[in-house]
Amino acid sequence: MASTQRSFRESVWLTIASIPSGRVACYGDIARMAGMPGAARQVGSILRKLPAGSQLPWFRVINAKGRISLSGADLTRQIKKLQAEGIEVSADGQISLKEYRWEG
DNA sequence: TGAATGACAAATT
DNA sequence: TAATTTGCCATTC
Repeated sequence: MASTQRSFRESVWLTIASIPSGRVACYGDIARMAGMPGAARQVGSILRKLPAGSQLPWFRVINAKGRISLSGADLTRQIKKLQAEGIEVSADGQISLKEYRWEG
């Protein structure tokens, strides 16, 4: 369907896939880059229902506070992935947006 | 088809 | 300053 165009969700995938390694972006920015400012929540929804086996770097997406919105095992998993790329992440999933935020 | 949901964000109290 | 409430809008049930 080509109405909301490539399903907004495809645009989100492409945008996230464009995030360079070692960088992060917040949901709001992803939504804006995907052409749908204000749809930050949808970015999260889309990632939540992300197809298994997807190679998408979902772990490079965090909230506007520079923090991981996930919790429990998923939180730990994401922290692990980010640290593997050289990003400093606190035990709570706090990241320095000033240093790692990708502005496109 | 319609109603509910949600990995957010910004404003207000 | 921190906590709470309201707004947003595509995706899912």
